[in-house]
Amino acid sequence: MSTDDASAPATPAATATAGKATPLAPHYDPHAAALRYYPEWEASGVFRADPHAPGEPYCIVIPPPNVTGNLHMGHALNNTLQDVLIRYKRMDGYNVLWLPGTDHAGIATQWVVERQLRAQGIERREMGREKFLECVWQWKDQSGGNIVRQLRRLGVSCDWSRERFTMDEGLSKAVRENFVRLYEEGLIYRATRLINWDPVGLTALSDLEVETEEGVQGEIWSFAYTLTELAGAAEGETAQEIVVATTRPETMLGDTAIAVHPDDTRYAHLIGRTVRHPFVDREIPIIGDAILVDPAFGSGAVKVTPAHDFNDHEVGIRHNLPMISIFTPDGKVNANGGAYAGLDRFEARARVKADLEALGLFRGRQDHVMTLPKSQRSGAVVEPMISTQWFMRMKPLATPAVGAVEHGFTTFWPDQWKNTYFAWLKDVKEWCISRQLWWGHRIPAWHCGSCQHVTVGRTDPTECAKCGSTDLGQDEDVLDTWFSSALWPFSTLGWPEKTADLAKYYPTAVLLTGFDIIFFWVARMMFMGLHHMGQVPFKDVYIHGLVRDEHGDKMSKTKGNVVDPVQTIDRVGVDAFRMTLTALAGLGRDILWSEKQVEAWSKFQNKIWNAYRFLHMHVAEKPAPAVPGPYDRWILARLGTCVRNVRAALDGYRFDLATAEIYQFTWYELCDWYLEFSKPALYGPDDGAQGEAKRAARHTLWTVFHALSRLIHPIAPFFGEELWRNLPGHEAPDSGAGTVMLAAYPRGDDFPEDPVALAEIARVQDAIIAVRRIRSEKNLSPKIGLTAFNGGALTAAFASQAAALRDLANVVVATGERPAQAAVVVVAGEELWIDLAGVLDTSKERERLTREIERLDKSIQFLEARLGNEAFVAKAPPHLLDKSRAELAGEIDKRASLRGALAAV
RNA sequence: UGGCACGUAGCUCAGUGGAAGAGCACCGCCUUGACACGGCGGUGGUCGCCGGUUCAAUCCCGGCCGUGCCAACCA
Repeated sequence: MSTDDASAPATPAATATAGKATPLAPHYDPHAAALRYYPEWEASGVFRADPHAPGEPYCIVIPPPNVTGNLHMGHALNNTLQDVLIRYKRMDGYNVLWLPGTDHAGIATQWVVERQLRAQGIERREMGREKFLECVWQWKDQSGGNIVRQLRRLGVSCDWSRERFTMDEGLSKAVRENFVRLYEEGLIYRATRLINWDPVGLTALSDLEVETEEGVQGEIWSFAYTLTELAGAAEGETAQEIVVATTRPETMLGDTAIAVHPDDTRYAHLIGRTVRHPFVDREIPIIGDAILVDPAFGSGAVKVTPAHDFNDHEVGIRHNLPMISIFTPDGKVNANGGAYAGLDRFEARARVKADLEALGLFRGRQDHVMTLPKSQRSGAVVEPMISTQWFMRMKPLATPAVGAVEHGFTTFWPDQWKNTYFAWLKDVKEWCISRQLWWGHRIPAWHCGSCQHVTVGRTDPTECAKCGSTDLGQDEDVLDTWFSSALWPFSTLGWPEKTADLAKYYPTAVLLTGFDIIFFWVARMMFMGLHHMGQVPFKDVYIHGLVRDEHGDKMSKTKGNVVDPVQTIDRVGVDAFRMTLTALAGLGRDILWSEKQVEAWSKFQNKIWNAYRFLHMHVAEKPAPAVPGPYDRWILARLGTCVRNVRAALDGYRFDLATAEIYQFTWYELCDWYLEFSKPALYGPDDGAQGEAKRAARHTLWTVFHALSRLIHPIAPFFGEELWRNLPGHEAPDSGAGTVMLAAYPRGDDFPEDPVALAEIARVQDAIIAVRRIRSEKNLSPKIGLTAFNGGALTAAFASQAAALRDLANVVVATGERPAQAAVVVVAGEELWIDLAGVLDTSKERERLTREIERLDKSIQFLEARLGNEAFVAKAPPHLLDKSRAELAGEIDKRASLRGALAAV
């Protein structure tokens, strides 16, 4: 497959850049690079994994996007970070597999197709199951390629030859195997329970698919039940009624008890008596229940509707109450509701209230802010209903999943997310896994028409396992989408077959995902992986934040602040896009997407490109090594530090720090200093000592870019490849010809530390900065050459750096007397007298020196206080003590110099 | 109500038990031979508040205030 040509912008033809291409195009063209390199990578097989190849395995399975979805910023972030890791590890010699795929997304997808059909006036139930499924498959085939094409635009290096779909043949087999095994083990069972029901979607939901809408304006409505006359009424009893309150008056049609607290003196004597239901022919007992009832709340009496409320349901079980369902699946009152039968839930509420009022039973109302349970998909108010469904027993599965994280087999990044994971698993409810949908994995259970026995099997049965009847019908329901997702880390590798992939790549290295699906997905993969594979599915779980807009608001269509990743890539190029995402991806932080940041990273890309053009101006082929000078040694040592920091950052999932590190090194050390330092040599003569310096500079420059192109490639893949391919002498056999994807990621050891060079360069930098500062303060043009005199020590120190001082600060350092008009600075403990004859403003110079001396005064005061503190001297670590003493001495010397200068001005 | 985060320069965020950092923004100066998508110099912070531990706290501990998220919720 190729990249998404249709949505790629028209760009100038890719620059022909093979071999020595000097000069380079003035700007890097990310679109041309992407169009050229992605198909080439894919065709060449570099994305493909081989379980038989050597190398320690490093595997990531993609969080599968909805097959019919479109790429949003969350996907972009998630997949960019995965690709950064995958490319880094691949270059580092691991046997890498990044396994891509998509999810059938049961409810979501069925919902979309249903809506499309409804728009054409077709109801799915009229068209029938088979035909409807054809339509869904058609929609899947038609739109299912979008997300995968869009992922390619991101530059992801997935092994597309292993692409999976949750409803493909292999995964369906895994789903069935899982169901059958757990059924045989007694971990999956069928039962009649109170479950969450979506009266619009007409399906059961798991707890997780129910979302609560907060702050809904409602009311608490109170009414009275009249006591039934009974023999044995207490002497002198006055209470003829008992008042209850509810936010849902219509549920009183299903009331089967009134509960009071057994110790409540107001009511205790009523326990055992009954009230008369005003609308249906039923006497309702008054019961005592200390768990449900808080005597201090409201009237202290609670109506109990065991068939439509989870707390009441528990009461019903405790007291063996009748459980009367009063609703039809689509949320209307059923025959148990007597005169109200046929009314919608909300109509019934109004009617019940009116009728209670008419009977004089209304006892008051008050406003009440409440939370409403709503279906994640349909948005309908969820109705607890008693229903026969399939369930998974969670306790035996959850316990090992908790243990695995407690014992460190799996680590959460950041660590605190394990609390969320534990909290859910330790109090996990049974998982309702059946859905009354058509799109999904159909439950492999057959109901016998004659003996009602349920036959579950790996192959479709032809007769009842119990009575042998052939009157069998397959269960109508499908499985929760997350049932198949839970198997993803091993089903995609071939489970239940014992494949080479499974043996090599399970457990996977890391899972990257958002916190919103820790329950839905991460926890379930954990317990399923442990159950079937005996090992955790991933060693690390990296939880990233949400991508928000620049104000920190959630992106939403209604707010109109949604950023489209594909459009952004079209505009700025995928490399800058990815650099921005990774730079913003701090651990445990949401990402505030900002156009300013994109701009900054685009500029950075341009900055590197220009430095790269500079390389090409001076280097035409791979340079031979030469003896490095101080500048060369310095930048190579700095590069080593950069490499070590980038690696440490990536190893700790600090994508932000890795990206920033490359930025800082490239801009502030390579471009601001090294390139300038190297110019005198590069523009100088070819012979003698200067010739050697020139050759060394060429080699160093090349070496730095040789490393930089590899260093940046995981983050900015096409850019890194473009730099790599166009390195002068790229085609030379020993220069790492071919794709950067297979080049070795730079190692810190390649560029050892060099304290001598570091100190030497720091000194000349100090001098340059000091002179520039004076120049800026005195408003002296850079064109005015300055002379800085000193006692001789600095002249000697800077003997070999005269060219740098001249080019970077337009200053000559010379031995001589202090001029009458001079600005004094201290470099490396030595006074440097910058000759300002004719331009020195003495009063301003006095101000400057005074300011500087004041600063030193404070510093000295601080250090003296510290060193005068006996406790500090006694308890502080020796190195700090030495450092403080040295600093104090230095500052005092410096102050003496400046005081002398001030007196002389 | 409980849990988990977060609170550092105007904005977005790094950071460490030893005298506060970056990007963007802002203010000067500069068309120097990679780059004006640039260069040089600079302004800017009681590190939310109050206590405690320590020779030393922005960092560790406790409390409070504010913000966000998650989970439970009172009929």
